[in-house]
Amino acid sequence: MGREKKEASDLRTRFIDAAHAILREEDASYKLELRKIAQRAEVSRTAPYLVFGKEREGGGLVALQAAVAADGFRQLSAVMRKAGDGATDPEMGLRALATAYLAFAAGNPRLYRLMFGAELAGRLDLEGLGEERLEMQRTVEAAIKRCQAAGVVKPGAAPILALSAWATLHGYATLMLDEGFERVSAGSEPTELGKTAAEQLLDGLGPP
Amino acid sequence: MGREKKEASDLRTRFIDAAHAILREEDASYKLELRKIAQRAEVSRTAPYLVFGKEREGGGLVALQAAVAADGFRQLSAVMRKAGDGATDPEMGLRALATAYLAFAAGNPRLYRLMFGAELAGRLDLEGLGEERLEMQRTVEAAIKRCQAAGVVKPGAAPILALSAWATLHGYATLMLDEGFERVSAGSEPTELGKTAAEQLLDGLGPP
DNA sequence: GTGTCAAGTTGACATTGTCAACATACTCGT
DNA sequence: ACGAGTATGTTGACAATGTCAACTTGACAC
Repeated sequence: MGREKKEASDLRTRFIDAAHAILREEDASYKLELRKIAQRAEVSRTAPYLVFGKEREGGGLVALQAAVAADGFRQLSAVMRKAGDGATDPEMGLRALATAYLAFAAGNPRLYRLMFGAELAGRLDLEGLGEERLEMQRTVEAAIKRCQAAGVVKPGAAPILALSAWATLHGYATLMLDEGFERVSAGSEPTELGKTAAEQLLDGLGPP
Repeated sequence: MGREKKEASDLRTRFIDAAHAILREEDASYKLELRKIAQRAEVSRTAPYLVFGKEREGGGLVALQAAVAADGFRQLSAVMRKAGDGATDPEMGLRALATAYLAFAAGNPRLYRLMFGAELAGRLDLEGLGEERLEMQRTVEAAIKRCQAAGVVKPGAAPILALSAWATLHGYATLMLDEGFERVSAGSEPTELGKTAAEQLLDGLGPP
């Protein structure tokens, strides 16, 4: 029956929002399914192909997943930046950033897994995924640089140090998601875990 | 036609070996498929259910994947231990362990992703997966303890420090797998990357 | 009005995980 | 030796899913 009122939002954002909503439902399967997303977006099952192209052209479900993951990195960058900006000095900024990172992973476990999952391995070229991911790294890098300027982080190539910091954070996040908070931080809340990670992070980066 | 000669190896190891073989083929899909595994093991498609049980009882494909992942952790523990034992002093042992970890991830990318993938999230109870994973952590812990005894790693709760070390290694491995060596280590080989990671690791753990 | 294009839907198909029903070989009591 | 029972599979069938070609419908230019 052709067009219906799809109102203000265009299809693309509808799909991404629908996917996010599904990822937020805890009972759902760990898998992101094309048909479920389409249903949630109130369109027919194959509508995503109109937006993301056919699979044989690099589109299809994988492209949709990549778009969702890219949006996830965008969100993550945003919360990190926001947390860092709220801090009074660079060191606290880096701590806040670390906490925000882990809180994001803890608060959006399925999205976080998608962002680093096997489905998107080697597909950093899709839907701006690589760019958004790089942007996130740059956010970390900026915080590191501020700390270097303040003398609380050792000098050296900031991109490399940012990579290290990110690796530590990702490691903690993975552990947390796989085993639960309890076994990772020796007890208590995500905030506590964030502090532990930040401690570890600054221990590794701090000047002698 | 009932039985045929399945020779010395029993079904379970056949399935696991078949899965490993498939994971090693680079052209294959990132997904581990039940039917392909069965075909490779030269049995009918549903044979895995005999070994791993039905899905509604916690078995099925997920259990098979868990068994493969558990075997992966076992292999990883082995190579780490072997690398550590070959070293002359504790610090070199820890370095060798780090290098071995990253080499394993680089050499078995699809297996490594399975070991930490979303399919097995929250299924640490299956097929000894949790135990093998814990055993791997203990391997790291032992190396840390030796370093503490030698005074090259700061004192403190070894399990926590081992967790930190593991987090760093996993972060590096993930980065490496997702983006390729080049962008992670500023050039050259996996061995080089291992050294960088070990450096970072010891910087973070070393005594003041 | 009529032709043209864009946007979206339906039909159809191959693949996959899953399980119940069926078949075949081994084993053991007698 | 032999038949009942059990282990060890295999086929048949089904529902879901990703995918794409063919079809349908609405808007707009001329």
